[in-house]
Amino acid sequence: MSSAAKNQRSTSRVTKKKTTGPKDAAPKKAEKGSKYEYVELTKAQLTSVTAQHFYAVVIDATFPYKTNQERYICSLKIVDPSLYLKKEKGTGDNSDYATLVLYAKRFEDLPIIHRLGDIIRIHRATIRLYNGQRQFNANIFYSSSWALFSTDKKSALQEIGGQEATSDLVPFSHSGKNFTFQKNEAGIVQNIRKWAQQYFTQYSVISNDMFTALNKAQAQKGDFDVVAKILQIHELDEYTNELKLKDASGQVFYTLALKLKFPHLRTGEVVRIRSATYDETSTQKKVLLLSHYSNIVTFISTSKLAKELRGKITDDRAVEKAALKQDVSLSAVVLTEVDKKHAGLPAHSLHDLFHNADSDKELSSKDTFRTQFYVTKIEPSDVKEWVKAYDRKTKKVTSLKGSAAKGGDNIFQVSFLVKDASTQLNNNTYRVLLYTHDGLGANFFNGVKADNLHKNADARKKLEEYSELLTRFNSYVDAVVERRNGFYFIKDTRIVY
Amino acid sequence: MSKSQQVQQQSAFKQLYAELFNNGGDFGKVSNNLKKPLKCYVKESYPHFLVTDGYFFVTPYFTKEAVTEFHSKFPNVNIVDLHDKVIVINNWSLELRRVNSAEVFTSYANLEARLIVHSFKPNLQERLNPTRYPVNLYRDDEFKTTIQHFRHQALQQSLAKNLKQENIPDIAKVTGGDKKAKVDAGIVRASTSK
DNA sequence: GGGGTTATGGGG
DNA sequence: TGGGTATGTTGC
DNA sequence: GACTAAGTGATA
Repeated sequence: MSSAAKNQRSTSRVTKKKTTGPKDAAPKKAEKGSKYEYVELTKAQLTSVTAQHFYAVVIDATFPYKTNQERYICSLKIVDPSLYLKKEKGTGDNSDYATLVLYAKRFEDLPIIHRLGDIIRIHRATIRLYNGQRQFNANIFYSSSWALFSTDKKSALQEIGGQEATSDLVPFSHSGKNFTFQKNEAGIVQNIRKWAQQYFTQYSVISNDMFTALNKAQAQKGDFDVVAKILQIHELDEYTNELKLKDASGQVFYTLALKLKFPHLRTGEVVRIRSATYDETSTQKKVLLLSHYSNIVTFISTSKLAKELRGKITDDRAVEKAALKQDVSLSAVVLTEVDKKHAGLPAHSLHDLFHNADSDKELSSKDTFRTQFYVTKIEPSDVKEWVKAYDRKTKKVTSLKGSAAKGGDNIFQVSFLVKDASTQLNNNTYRVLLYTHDGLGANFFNGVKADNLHKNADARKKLEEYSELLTRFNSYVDAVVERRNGFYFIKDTRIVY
Repeated sequence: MSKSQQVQQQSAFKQLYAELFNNGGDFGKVSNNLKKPLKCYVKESYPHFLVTDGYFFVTPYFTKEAVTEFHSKFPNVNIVDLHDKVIVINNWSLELRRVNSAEVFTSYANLEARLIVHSFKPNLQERLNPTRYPVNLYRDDEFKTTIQHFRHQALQQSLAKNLKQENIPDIAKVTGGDKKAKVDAGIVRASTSK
C-alpha cells in the first residue's frame, strides 16, 4: 500500500467564509488583562458554545484508561459551592454533582486522582446536558488543560515522597508543558479549598447511593463501587499488593492492587473503589476484581466519612482464625503485631536489609527497621533447644538437656531462615535472629517465657505449635528488627495467635 | 484439619491448572474426571493465541501433530482466522515449565503450567453466551497463591534436604558492638540448588 | 461519558 | 522567528 | 456618526 493511501488532509486549504454572530454570554471581555474568567458549575451556560473555565472539587474519578487506538479518557465527578446537594425531597444529603470527561491522546496527559477532595482547575471545557446531568468535556488533545491543587497540605504522592513538594498555590500536577496562574486566582484557590474542607467535614460526600455494601456485592449484576477500610496490605509479589478490606457491613474482601498504580495506599486508611466486580471464581476467599479503569482513592483529612469508618471498623481476624483450621490456607495470615511505638517506622524489604544495607547511605545510617517475611526453616530444628542457659559473663550458652541444673539465665536463641517478595526468585534465605539475651524479642512468643524445654512440657508443646505455625505456608511475620554487629534481631514484636 | 474448596470451581482452567500445582506438577496425578474436552472461545489469535473458558484466558500450546491434523481436516481454515471463534480441544494434557515470567505474561514466579493441545477442531458457527471480561489466569489472586504454595513446599523440602547442618551464630559473635560488621553474614545461599 | 488497551500483555 | 505540516474544529 | 449585515477566518 502506498504511503499516500491514507487520507491525509491537504495543508493548503481553500479559504472559506462563515458567520459568527455575537455568541451568547461569551466570557466578558478580558478587559483587565484577565484572560480566564472562572464560572460556578451551575452558572456555566448550558447553551453556550464557547469554552468555559472553572475550579471544582473532585469527588470521584476513574483511572485514566485507554478506549481505543488513539484515545484515553478520565471521567470525574465534581462539585463546587453552587452544586453539591440533591435538591429533590427524600434524597437526604445525597450528593449532586457534575461530570467532567477529559480526553487525551496519551495516558500522561490525563490527571491521576489518588484522593477525593482535591481541587481541579479546567480551562476551555465545553458543557452540555448528558443523561439530565451537567457534563463538562475537556479535550486535552486540543486546547483544554487541567491543573490539580492539593486540599491537604501535601498531595497523596507528596505524602509518600513520590512527588516534588509544592506550595499551596502551586498545582502538584498539571497538563501541558507550562502552567500559568493569574494573580486573581490565589483567592479562588484558597476559597474553594476552605469550602472543600468544610464540605467534607459536614457531609459524607460519598453518599449511600454512590456505593454498595460488601455484604451485597455477590448479588450485584455488574460492577459497583465500594467504601471500606484497609485492614492489611500484603505484598503478594514484586508488582502486587493484596488489600484486605472491610466495610461498614462487616464483610471482608481481598483485592489485588498494583503497586505502581496505587502507591499511596496505607493500612488503616479508608478508601473508595471506583468500579469493582465480584469474583465468582474465588472459592477460598472473597475477592473483588478491578479493571484498568478502576481506581482506589483516599479522602482528604477532614473527611467525616473516612473518620467515622476508621473508628468503627476493626479487624477481628475471623478470616485468619478460620484459615488456620484448614490444612492449607489461601488467605495470608500475619502472625504478629509490632509495638505501637513503631507505627511510623518505614518498612524495608529483605533485599534492602541484606543486599543494600551496607551500600545505601540512607540504609546504613539506620539500625532499626520494620520488615515482613515468611519463615522457611527454624534452627535449632529441635524445639527443645530453642532455650539455652546463658552466662552473661562468659557470653556462653549451654544446652539445658540433662538433669543437672545450669547456672545463668534462660534465653531464647533461635534463628529464622526467612524470605519475602523482594527475594522470592533468588536462591537465598536470610537469617533473622530471635536472641533474647539482651531482652530483645523476649515477648515474641506471646507470653511463653524462656524456660527449660526439656522439662517444661507445657511450654515445649506451645512452642512446637508456634514452630508449626511460623513455618506453615501463607504465615507471615511483621517485625521490627534491630541491626547489631551485622545481624538482625527481632524486637518489640509479638505473635497474636 | 479440614480440606476446603467446599464449593465447585466454576472456571475449568482455574480448576485444572490449580490441580496440577496441587499435585506437584504431575499431570498423571490430576483426577481423570477433569480430563474432558474443553470448549473455548478464541479471544485473540495474533500475536498471541489466547483462549478463554468464560472466566480466564490462557495460552494453548498446539503440538506439531495437532496443527498437522487440523490442517488436513480443515484445509480451508487458517489458525489465525480462529479469532472470535469457538474451538473444542478434545485431546490435551498439562505440563509444568520453568520460564522467565518477566517475558511470559501467561506465567507466574517463573513457572508456567502449559495446556498442551494434541487435537482440536473449530466450531465455526457456534456462538458462546457472553461472559464476564476474561482476565489472565496468572494474575488471579488465588491462583498466584496456589503457585506460591507449590514453591513454598518445594523450598521447604529443598532446605530440609540440603541444610542438614545447622549453625547458629554465637552470642559472643553477635554482641561485639562492631558497627561496621557487614550484613551479608546473614545471607544463606542455597547450598545445592539448581 | 459507568468504561475493555497491549512496543504497556503487573499504571494505561 | 517564519514557513511548512499535521491536526482539531467549524462551516457548508 | 451609529448601527447592522455581511465578510472574514486556526494553531501548535
